[in-house]
Amino acid sequence: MEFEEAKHKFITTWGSLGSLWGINKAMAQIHALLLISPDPLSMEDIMEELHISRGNTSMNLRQLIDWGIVFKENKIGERKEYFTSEKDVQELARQIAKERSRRELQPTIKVLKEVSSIKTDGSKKSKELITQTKALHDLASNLDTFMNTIVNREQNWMTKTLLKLMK
Amino acid sequence: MEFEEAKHKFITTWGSLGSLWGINKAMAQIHALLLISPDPLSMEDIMEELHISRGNTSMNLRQLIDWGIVFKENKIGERKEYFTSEKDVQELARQIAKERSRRELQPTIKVLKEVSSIKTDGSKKSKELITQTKALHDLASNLDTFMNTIVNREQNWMTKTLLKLMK
DNA sequence: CTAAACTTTCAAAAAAAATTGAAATTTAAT
DNA sequence: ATTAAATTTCAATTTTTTTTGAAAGTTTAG
Repeated sequence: MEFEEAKHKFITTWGSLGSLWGINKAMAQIHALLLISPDPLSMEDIMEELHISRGNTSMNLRQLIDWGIVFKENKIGERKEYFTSEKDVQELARQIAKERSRRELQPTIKVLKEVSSIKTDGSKKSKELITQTKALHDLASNLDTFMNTIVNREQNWMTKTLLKLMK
Repeated sequence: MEFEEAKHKFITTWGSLGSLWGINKAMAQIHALLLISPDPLSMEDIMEELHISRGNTSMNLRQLIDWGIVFKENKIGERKEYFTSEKDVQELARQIAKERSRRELQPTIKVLKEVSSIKTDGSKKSKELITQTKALHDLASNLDTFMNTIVNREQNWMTKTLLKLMK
């Protein structure tokens, strides 16, 4: 496999992985492209490389910036904006963990808390609802705390810990 | 909040969480419903409760069974099939971790391996591609091993470990 | 201030995914 | 072997999501 083919394969794989995770294809592909670009890219560059429209590029770049994994850059003497991605994959993983906790896990935990806190009417059904949502609440809370722990530790802690656990 | 409202809230929350994770709404809602039902439900029960069609119910039940988190049950003297979900949330989490590893992580790791193994033509671009995909490969491999470790440990190991890590 | 370069917005179009429902198939009882 | 109950399949439809592209908006240079 030579360079162009490998690049294409990486971008499309990352793109379809993205859609499996609730991130749209264009967003994932833009991210993949920036991740392997040694230099910052302009909107034009991205549109051309991925064959997507200006509007699409603009919107998805904004989302990537919101996620905290893509950054704007300005070249001196140039009006155009350039974009780079977070290149350190550890930092990337932390950032994604942090955002997913905030956007998904925490709201879910809140609902589980509410639902599991109803008072039972004594029926089998309501007992089961309470038991199960309480168990999910505990699991989700543990996971969330775990993810936040990872996020706030120093660089490399994650890899070291994972490796230790796997022995 | 009383029972019916809580139940509804739980089912719809679980449903939209599902779609955020690449699992369709109906599938996630069926799972939620079974998770809190003290007794097995028939296809009719599910259709009625969630207002979805027979075909939809049938297809999504099959997928849940493929994931290993819903089971068929037969009541003696009855022709109809009944369904239950895995009730132990720890076991549920393991099963989901196992399937996601198999369906998503492992194929991705394979591609990352291929892509990061091309030989460089010496250009900055190809060096960057190799560096970054290799780093992702390592990260994904660690994560995969970690998930498989969890899956193969005894009951409760996961919670204990997570708690220990968070101290 | 004006014009050119560039970016954002958003209604409309296209594409993708989920859902329906009825026909086909399977299953099991008589 | 026939029938009836139940389940599965899948083409057609509906719904949701993504993408486009042109108009509106912004920014900077002269």
